[in-house]
Amino acid sequence: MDSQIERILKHSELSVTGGRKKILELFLHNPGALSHGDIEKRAGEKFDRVTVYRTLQIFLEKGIIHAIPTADNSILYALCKNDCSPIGHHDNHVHFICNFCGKMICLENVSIPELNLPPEFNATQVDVVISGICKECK
Amino acid sequence: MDSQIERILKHSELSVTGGRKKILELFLHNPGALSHGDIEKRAGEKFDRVTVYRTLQIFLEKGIIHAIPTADNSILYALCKNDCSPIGHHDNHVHFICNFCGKMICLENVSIPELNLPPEFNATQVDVVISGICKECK
DNA sequence: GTAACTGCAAAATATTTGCATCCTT
DNA sequence: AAGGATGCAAATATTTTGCAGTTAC
Repeated sequence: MDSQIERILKHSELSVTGGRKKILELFLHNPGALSHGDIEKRAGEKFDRVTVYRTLQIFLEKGIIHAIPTADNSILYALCKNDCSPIGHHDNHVHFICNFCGKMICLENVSIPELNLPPEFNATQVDVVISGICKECK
Repeated sequence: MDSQIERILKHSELSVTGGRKKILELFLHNPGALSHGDIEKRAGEKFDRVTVYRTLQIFLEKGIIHAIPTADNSILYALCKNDCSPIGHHDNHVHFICNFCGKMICLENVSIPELNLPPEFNATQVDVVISGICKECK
């Protein structure tokens, strides 16, 4: 049941605790991305704001989740699908944010095209964030 | 001299005031983008935090500047080059952020390629932010 | 003169830190 | 038992709001 959750945590050399399991579960059960506020709300009254900060922080460092910058300046977090590592994220799909309902959707099947970067720049990460109206809100 | 500055402000139907001229001047004299903090620092001791917030806010609304979301969650602001409007921004170039020195550079000549969005999504804005190491920091 | 802009004070929010306690290993 | 994780309190930092005084048109 939660063996997947425990596996992820252990793989990142983190202790398996209630808070971490709960937050990780939220991510696993959510197709899109979550903000700090979402997590506090949906986790019930169970735990502290500070724990959420620290948990997100360490998940980021371990490469379990990644942060998605949005145009309206809220930060969203989403699970890394595969070979992210503490060294760097390789999250090569496009993120779509609906201006109306605020939902974030990972468009797994829209991949990021090659960009003609000048050779003097060394890219380690490419983020593509599209804003617009999703199909539900049209 | 500052006729360009005044022209921009008048074009957006804003009163020409000292603070607005100063902030706009900062943007015009800066190749990259500025954070809220940058602006407070570089503007001298002259004016209030609150004025900076409000000025950035109204510049955003009028389409004089646009906000660039960054992976580390600071917001940067940069001048809109041409036909941005209060309706929507059309900032079709790529932003590069150096992880080392923190500088933001607009890559005007790298344009954003067409993306194969599913038809049910309606994109109004596409942001591409690349993180990496710039040539000075290599 | 009027409407809009600014500065100041204060409120509301958000984030970080220290420390004592509790839980995982 | 030891080290790490959590909760609480408090310190900081950030953003928003109200209002009175000032400035642009």
